[in-house]
Amino acid sequence: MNLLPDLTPKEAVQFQKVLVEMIRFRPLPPPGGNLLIAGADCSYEKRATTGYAAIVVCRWPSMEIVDVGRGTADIGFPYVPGLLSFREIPLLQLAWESLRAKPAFVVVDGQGMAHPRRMGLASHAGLVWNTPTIGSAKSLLVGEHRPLREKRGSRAILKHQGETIGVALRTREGVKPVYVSPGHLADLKTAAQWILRLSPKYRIPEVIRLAHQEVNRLRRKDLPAR
DNA sequence: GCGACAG
DNA sequence: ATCTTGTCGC
Repeated sequence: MNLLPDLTPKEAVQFQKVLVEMIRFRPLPPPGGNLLIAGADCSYEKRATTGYAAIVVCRWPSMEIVDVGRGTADIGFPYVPGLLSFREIPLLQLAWESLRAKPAFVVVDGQGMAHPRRMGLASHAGLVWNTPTIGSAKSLLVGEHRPLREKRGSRAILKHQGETIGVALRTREGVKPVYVSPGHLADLKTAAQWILRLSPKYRIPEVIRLAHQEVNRLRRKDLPAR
């Protein structure tokens, strides 16, 4: 079936309720050496109609960049909180198709199940790619959590309507936490473990930082270098 | 009706 | 997400 049909915002909400039934949770691969992991991110220009996406594939644990997929297209959907996937997946899909090396899992800049209908960008992307995904967001869409300790590695369960939907994770001492939630073919425990080990120095997971740099490099047209 | 609201 | 300079702190 078509996992990303052209829909109006109202239809998209209903469609998410169908998609969420297809989500499966399971442990991510263990950190044992030599697997490929990726980060995905999008970027736009002030008030232009064009969007950009980049997916960076790295070898773990060396973090050497193995491949970079890029995509550019006209924006076909507005930004509506809760419907981000309909705006960004078309861009990310182009980047995904241009990859030669497919990763064991992808860290997506946004929510996974920490979403009003448990169908955030990472969840939807995981279904489209039939690949494990982790949602790593810089701010909250829904849910509440207790305060965190200042130390790196501190965490607090994220709950929404009585359900555990993710975790607020402090990846760097004294800095705002990131919000981690399972996408598709992942689970909360292993997702949080991976995000912490992928953020040894900065708040944002390294693969996301790399994707962020690459997508902005693409948008500014200064591709080469790396 | 009011406030919240990933990127 | 984007715009935007300097500046405080390790």
